[in-house]
Amino acid sequence: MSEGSVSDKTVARLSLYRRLLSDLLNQGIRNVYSHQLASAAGVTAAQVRRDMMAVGYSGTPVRGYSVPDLIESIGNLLDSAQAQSAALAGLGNLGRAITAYFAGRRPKLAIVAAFDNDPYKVGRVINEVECFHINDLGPIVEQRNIRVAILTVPASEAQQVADMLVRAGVKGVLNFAPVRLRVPPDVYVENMDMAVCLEKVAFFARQGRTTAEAPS
Amino acid sequence: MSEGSVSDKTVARLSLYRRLLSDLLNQGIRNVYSHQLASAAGVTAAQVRRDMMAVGYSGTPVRGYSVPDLIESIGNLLDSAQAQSAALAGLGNLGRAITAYFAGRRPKLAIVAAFDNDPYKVGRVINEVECFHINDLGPIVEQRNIRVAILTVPASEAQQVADMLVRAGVKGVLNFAPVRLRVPPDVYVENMDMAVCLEKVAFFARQGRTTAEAPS
DNA sequence: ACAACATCGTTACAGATTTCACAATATCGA
DNA sequence: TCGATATTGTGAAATCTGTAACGATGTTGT
Repeated sequence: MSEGSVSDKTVARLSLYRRLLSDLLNQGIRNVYSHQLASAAGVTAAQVRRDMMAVGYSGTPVRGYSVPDLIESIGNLLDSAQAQSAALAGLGNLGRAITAYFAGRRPKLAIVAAFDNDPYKVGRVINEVECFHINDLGPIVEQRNIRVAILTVPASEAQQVADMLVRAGVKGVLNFAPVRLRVPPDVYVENMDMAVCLEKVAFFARQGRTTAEAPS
Repeated sequence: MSEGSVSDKTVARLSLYRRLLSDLLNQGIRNVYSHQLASAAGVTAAQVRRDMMAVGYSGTPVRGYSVPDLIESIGNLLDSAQAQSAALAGLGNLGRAITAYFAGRRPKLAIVAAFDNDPYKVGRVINEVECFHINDLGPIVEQRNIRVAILTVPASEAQQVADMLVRAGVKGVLNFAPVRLRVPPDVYVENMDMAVCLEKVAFFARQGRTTAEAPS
């Protein structure tokens, strides 16, 4: 809580740190140094310590950070107090891959409803997610107070579905369609643009540009 | 060609501009102003003009940029002279979604081979892409001079497959596995981390942070 | 008890990226 | 032909982001 101004990049790195810390915890490791976490995340130790300032968690010299405590502190910043629910629109291959990906992962942020226009999918449960007809999107999203959505519909329908989501109260969209969505200024959109990313990779592979970069 | 130092972000935006310009061309529009392209891309006009400096293409006052000429100029920078080929490892839902996504899109950068360990898929052609067994990855990637790869295997196998790709000469990887790959410094890795991105969206949706941001 | 040491938190710095502002200029209409 | 005008290209300022450096501090071994 508190800080209203945590940067984009910092939030992304914190999310990554948390996942890495969970892995460490599963291995029974209960303490970690900034340089270890940094090396696992592909950033510098100074970066990790700087990010910790945003979290407000302090480690101790010599002993480093307590893994479980740090996981909890990052959770206090990243997670909402009550669980957040997400909707997914578009159950093609990509949509199904994503529901499988997130099934049972984070209880605080789960996909609870999926929408498609294929009547064959409606009424089924795919990867633990109920599937509804896209026409029922508005009422269901409103009823369940869903504020986060994942958009995996074809490009030609993306704007239209985004409009439905926004009208139903969604405030954040993870957009996989290769389209720039027009949304009101209070809606946050994150574009996962595979075509752009692949061209980036191809370009830098050719150039021999070294090293990768921050998450997202 | 020429410029060895075009930034990450600029390359991503140029790729986006090119796609938007192609859409404009399909609509029969042959001239565009920086502020129009900017608004379509979700950036400022100054940003567009600055990116054009990297491309080396000049528009003309009053008339703006010629859409076809600009597409060609961006292509001169982003595309390699000869076509580049890409490989895809992991034909689960995500892998199939991606092959469908790129099928027949950019002749200069096509997925020409896919790999999986499921014998049922081997020998088939999925979305115009030949499918091979993962054990044959090395020889085939080498033979076909493939330098770009898309990694859509489960997290537990990602590092191992990445090692195979690198050993076969791959210099750029688009990684969808929620794992930080260890690769030699001359290999470029771009991470598409869905879990991180979704948490980012959930966080900023809650915060009411305004506006979206650059591609990738 | 205490000295040696490796690590943390933080401030100051450096570099990268974006925005601003304005001179230069090509086109259009009279 | 020539003035009016909207746009471009680019140097300079501002902002954002990451890095380095260093005093403070908790732990360990003697």
